[in-house]
Amino acid sequence: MKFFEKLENVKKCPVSYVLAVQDTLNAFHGKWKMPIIGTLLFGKKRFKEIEREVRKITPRMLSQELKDLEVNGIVTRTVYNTTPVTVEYELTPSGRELHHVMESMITWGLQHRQTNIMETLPALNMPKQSA
Amino acid sequence: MKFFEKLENVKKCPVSYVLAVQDTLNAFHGKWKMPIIGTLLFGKKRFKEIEREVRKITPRMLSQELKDLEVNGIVTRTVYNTTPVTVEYELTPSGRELHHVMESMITWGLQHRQTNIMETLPALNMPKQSA
DNA sequence: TATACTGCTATACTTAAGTATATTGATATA
DNA sequence: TATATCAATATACTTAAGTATAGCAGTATA
Repeated sequence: MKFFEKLENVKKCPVSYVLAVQDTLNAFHGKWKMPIIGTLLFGKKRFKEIEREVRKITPRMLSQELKDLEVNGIVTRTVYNTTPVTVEYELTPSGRELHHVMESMITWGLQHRQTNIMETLPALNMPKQSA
Repeated sequence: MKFFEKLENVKKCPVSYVLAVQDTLNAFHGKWKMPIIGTLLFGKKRFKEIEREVRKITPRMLSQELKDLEVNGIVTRTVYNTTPVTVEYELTPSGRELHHVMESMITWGLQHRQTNIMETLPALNMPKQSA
């Protein structure tokens, strides 16, 4: 992915890249997909487990978002014929790959906080000059 | 960033990582921030230039989003005393660093499309077995 | 004088996203 | 019988996000 090394050449930005970014943003779209994917990165879970782990989510939103993630090939849904019924949600291989995106987000977020703290409160981060 | 190598250890997920991801999502939040940042990655631009390059955006949204990006330390705003007035918007160093996140999104998006095409239409991607 | 440019802001509106609360059916437990 | 579990769905509602349209001040050109 060397594209952004030659940013000045606008014409080299292919439509497929724009679509790719849109797909990725879509995967995280809204308030709840990131925490749902986040919790599923630790392993497959049942509906109620996710509901408990993703604080404050309503079953309506969880149901809706899981459906969305399923049709987008990020999550699989498996029903087991138990009583009461067991439904397991698991990230697809592609879904698991999202951790790379998350990592780049963590890296940028941490970096950005550092920078902004330094800009806002430089004194706190500068070594004190002795008199 | 070796954290996700030990995903099973939930306790090791620090709050700072969650905040970092939220900050990053916030940087891209909404319909317009990504295209605005995208166009500014190619160099600093004036208000009307951005308005022309980011198709269908209204001045209201552009103004609002630029303000948002400015207070979040992603864009700088410089006013030149010309007639008519010139206002230049430029990514901060931190803003420019977002291209790493974009690249990871491009990578995932392209990969994900590939995977989904292969799952939906496997025949198209399988070498034909000769009779 | 009329028009155009710049970088916006104001007002009113529509659409999308999210919340609150109740309910379902099949089964198990107290 | 009453209550609880699971995995949801239904309905009504609120809030957030985005759109449409018009207008401003200052200057410059036709």
